[in-house]
Amino acid sequence: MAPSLTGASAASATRPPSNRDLAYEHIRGLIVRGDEPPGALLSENDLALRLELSRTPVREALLLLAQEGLVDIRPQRGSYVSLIDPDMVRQAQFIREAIEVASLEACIENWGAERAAEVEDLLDAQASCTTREEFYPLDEQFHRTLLAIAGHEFAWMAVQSAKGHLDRARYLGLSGYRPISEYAADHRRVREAIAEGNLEAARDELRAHLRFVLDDLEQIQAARPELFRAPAGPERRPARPARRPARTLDPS
Amino acid sequence: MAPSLTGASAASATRPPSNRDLAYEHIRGLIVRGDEPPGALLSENDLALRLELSRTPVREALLLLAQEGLVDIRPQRGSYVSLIDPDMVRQAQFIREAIEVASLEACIENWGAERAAEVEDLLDAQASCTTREEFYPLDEQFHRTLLAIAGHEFAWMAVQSAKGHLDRARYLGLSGYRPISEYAADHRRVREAIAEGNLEAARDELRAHLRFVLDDLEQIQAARPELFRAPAGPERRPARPARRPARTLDPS
DNA sequence: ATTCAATCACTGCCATACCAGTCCTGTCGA
DNA sequence: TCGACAGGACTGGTATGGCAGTGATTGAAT
Repeated sequence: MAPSLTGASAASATRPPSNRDLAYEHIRGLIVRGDEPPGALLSENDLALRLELSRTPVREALLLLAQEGLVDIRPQRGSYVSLIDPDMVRQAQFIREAIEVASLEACIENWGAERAAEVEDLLDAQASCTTREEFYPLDEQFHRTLLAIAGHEFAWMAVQSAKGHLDRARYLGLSGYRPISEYAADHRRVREAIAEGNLEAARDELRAHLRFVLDDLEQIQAARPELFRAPAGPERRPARPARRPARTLDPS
Repeated sequence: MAPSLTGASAASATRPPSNRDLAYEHIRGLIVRGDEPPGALLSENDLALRLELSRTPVREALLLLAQEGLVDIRPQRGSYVSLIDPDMVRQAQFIREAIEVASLEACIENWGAERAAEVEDLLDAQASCTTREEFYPLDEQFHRTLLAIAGHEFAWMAVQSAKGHLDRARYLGLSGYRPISEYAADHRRVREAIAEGNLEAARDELRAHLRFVLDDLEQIQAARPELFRAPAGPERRPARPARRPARTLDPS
């Protein structure tokens, strides 16, 4: 969700966010939350009208999202919410697993009472979650906190960009396949293994936990194949409703 | 070096690269090769004149480079080649190591005669290198090939963005601390361990190899501290030569 | 000599106009 | 009835001008 991926957390004080940042946040939200599903057209002109900006900041936001892999810009044709690429999701999963598992060693070394309390609060909050919309941000924060404890907070940003596809798929699978209570239980087991200093166990637990997410993903793909990029088929034109939905140009 | 990080390798056929892509490639080359050292000013206007383009594609290229962390855009002040952040370099190193080491398992599984020959050619080419400028592209290709064999080619792109700082630092350290012949020898040992199916040995060799790069980096930082971001000190204005170096505006 | 405010050259940000490419659509001819 | 074709409504790509913020220079007042 950061405006710039590596740029030092952007709004470092008095400077208000630029229109480009606003457009970026807005559009990214639309995509990740699934308001604009994979394959949807994101017209520069249309977005500029809706956000009451000129095309320039919108265009630049789309460019950044394209670099993240969330938008597919086809010159002279249109910019589309990118279809979820199962292969890329698996890669993102692989990257995430590699980084998080590798950070466990340092995480155990740096484990202390203060950090433990922080994690404990997170786990408690997770236990009281009922919906996935509540749970996902906390899930994200849990994993991020583990990385921070390991001293690899920067790595989170690298994971995040690859994770775009993954998050999106998870939001789209809101119906839920594996109940969130089990994910929360996974987290607790990981924490215990870390607290005990049992590297092997922590690795196994974390790996299993992350793999379950991938299983969910396969179920989502089976249920809603139209959101995923076809493995080989050409599949032109992702079936938009119509070209001119409204000539009235009502901004809202 | 890819125009877009995740976008399907850009020039997929007939479409010529856009001016934005050209600007991106050009400027990125300037930065990574060290032609424009960390801290140097990259003016939109100046670059547009030199590249004989309008400011728009140049601006967009700078925006992408900023997201990669290679350029530091300070609104109303200027765009600068970002200083090398030692902490970020270490993170990049960690990410790279985590991913490459984790991919060794699949790499060993998929190892075959054809791939082996490809790697062998690379190793031979590396053995005949004398300069680092020759060696670095081959080094990159070696690591990338290993990932490809493991079926994790996508992960390379994720590594790449984090690797920007690292590459840059390596190019800046052209004088060389550890001779390239030893890096080539490292590669050969990694390949042998993989060919033997010895996962443990491959891991150890690769890890050691990657860590040596980091050692080099520390030497570079000690030798040229002005290229690195200070750990805490404010350090305004990275000591530019002058504000108006040439009013003649000679494009070349 | 020192202080401080006006000036000015420069920055990146944004708005706008125009361009060429793409694709739909409606028409005309076989 | 069907296919080729021309027109037009879109697309993103590019060029350009004006804006406000920033910081160094400058010159008058102290």
